[in-house]
Amino acid sequence: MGINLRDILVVHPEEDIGAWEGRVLALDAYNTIYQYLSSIRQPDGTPLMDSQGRVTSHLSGVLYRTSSIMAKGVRMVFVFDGPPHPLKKETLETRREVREQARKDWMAALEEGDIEGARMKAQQTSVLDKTMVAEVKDLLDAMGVPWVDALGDGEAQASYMNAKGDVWAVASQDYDSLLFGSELLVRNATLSGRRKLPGRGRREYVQVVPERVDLRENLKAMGLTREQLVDAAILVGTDFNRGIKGIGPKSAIKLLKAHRDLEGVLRFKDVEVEHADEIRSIFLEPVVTDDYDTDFRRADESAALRMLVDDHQFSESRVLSALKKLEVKAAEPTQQRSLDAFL
DNA sequence: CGGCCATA
DNA sequence: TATGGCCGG
Repeated sequence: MGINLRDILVVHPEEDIGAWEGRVLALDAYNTIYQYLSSIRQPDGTPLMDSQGRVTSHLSGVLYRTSSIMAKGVRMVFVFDGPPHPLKKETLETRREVREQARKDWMAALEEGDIEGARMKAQQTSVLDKTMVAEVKDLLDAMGVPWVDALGDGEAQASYMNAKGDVWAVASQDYDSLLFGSELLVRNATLSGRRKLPGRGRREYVQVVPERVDLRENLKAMGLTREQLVDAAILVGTDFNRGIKGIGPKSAIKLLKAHRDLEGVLRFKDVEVEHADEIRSIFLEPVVTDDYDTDFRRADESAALRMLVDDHQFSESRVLSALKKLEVKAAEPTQQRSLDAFL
């Protein structure tokens, strides 16, 4: 999933997401929904389902997480992926194969009575279909939360909105938004910071805190331009190419500094990368749209109840208390620029 | 994943 | 009030 820059970035941990009160985040919607589909499951890996056997984990995640984050005064705009770039085909095919194998392993683990193993495998089987995407958009409409359809990669669109100043940061678990030119990336934009560590029998917890990653700060620390960072990513491998064997993030940065650009490194190493210029343009000149707004509206309670309670057997009292959390914050206008100027 | 209840 | 464990759909 994207390039892993975890070890080389300057990261600012945050004690609580409430530190971002008043901010608007552009959320990588697919990234987020996949997280819900993989983690909101029973111990044996079965996802939440309604009486007709339709998966509801994605709806549960969007409703409860969005409302509790917004209760802390942090607002989110969901950005959905458009059609994938043709060069992403191989990555998508690999993910499909991993899912299929995981499904077999899940069934095998259940057969053996290995509950923990079953859950771990089940988490890798999540499929996000068109119906689920449409349902999430309907739910967001009912919640009064804005969403945007990207023309291509959602992270590219979110990064564009961030660079324009329409949102304070891009929220994603992936680092690709930095390549797309987002000024600020936030990770672990979650409330309770306690995650169960997948371990045999023993209960271990890790503290997961929200964190900020500033593009300019990191480029300065690395001594690279964004163009060079993109070239480094291409060396390591992106969703659009395989990368050079033996080159990780650290050596990629060293090589870029020593040889200035991708071409220089490739000459030095005497290797080739296919479609290099096209991949560069995916990151540096992505296809984006200005056809969006970031306005929050009042929640449509009856629409939400119809969808969640009538159609999918959610608990009415839980849905109502989640919607209540959206009330106050939704009415306040989005004034990202003036807030930034003020702070 | 967050909500919520049992427990102390 | 704080923590851990299970439930939700």
